[in-house]
Amino acid sequence: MNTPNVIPVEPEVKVGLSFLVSQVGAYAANTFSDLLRTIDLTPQHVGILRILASKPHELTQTALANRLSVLPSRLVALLDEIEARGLLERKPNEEDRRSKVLRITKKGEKTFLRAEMITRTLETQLFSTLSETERAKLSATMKKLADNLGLAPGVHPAYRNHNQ
Amino acid sequence: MNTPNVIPVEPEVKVGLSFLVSQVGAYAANTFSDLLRTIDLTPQHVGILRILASKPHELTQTALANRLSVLPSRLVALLDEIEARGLLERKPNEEDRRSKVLRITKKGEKTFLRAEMITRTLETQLFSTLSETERAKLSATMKKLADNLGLAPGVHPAYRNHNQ
DNA sequence: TATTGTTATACTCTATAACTATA
DNA sequence: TATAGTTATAGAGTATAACAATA
Repeated sequence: MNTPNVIPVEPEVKVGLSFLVSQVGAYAANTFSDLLRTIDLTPQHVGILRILASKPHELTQTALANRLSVLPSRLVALLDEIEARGLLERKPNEEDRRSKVLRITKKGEKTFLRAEMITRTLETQLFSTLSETERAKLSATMKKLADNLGLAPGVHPAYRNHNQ
Repeated sequence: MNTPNVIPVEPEVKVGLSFLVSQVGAYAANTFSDLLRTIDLTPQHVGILRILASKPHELTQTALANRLSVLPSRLVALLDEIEARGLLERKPNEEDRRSKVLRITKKGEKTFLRAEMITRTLETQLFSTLSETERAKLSATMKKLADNLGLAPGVHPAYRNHNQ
């Protein structure tokens, strides 16, 4: 070893694979959140729009709350914010007048498309250093993991409340 | 299509690779947090112990705060909790009596080893469905990504405060 | 009585700013 | 004057519990 000890020791920290995935995943989530700020949305908003933009297109608040494992009271605030921007509407439910049917608006669909463009920007930033086969392999592995762990498509664990 | 429409439509949600990584990563972080509760620690505590257990073994609070990109005031609370359990000590610094030198205790090293065992339990839970080559390939890819994105080893983005 | 959506409140976590003791 | 660590306070985000309307 010929390095003079004036130079600070390079930190030697060993971490496992789960840490690496969590670290990169959290970085991706943070960056996505930063990028979304330009269109005044949060990842949670986009997650809701994503579900409303996919089939089935209509569902009640309770159904959505169950799907996301989010508390109904928490969902109210999220929906208020999205509805205030005119991105979704709460329609009265003819069959059960207690409940409301959620539906994404035209403006909501447009905004969701912008969010998807931002997602593609993010993917470029994150994965451009991977080869095409590397990227495809990673994608397949992550899908397999998400599936085996029982993670529902489009449902981020960040929604989940801490008592279940 | 011969599925009767009485059966609920299977949701069709498409997500990108960054979402998948973030989703699995968040799930891993949540599970790790749950497992750590059995030894009364949080992932943040373990992250600090991991750095103190690795070389260099001694550093000041400011140095640690910079390393983790955590606010000094926030670090104080974290260190208080760890020190109260006797896992680290704040030694007076002879060279500068304003600062304190952090050092992990014997008990802290033992506790950190238990945390590492929990990490291995977690890795088994998460990745047992992958083949050995698949797992090695994933590990290499994630290391490459973390490196290219400039993520410091052992420094989880969850530490980072929101104003930088 | 039970459920849907809502509101009000409490709690936890984090950021900001003021403070002390040293330099 | 500036810096290291600390404490006090404020703010954001989330969970709990009570509520009105409807079933």
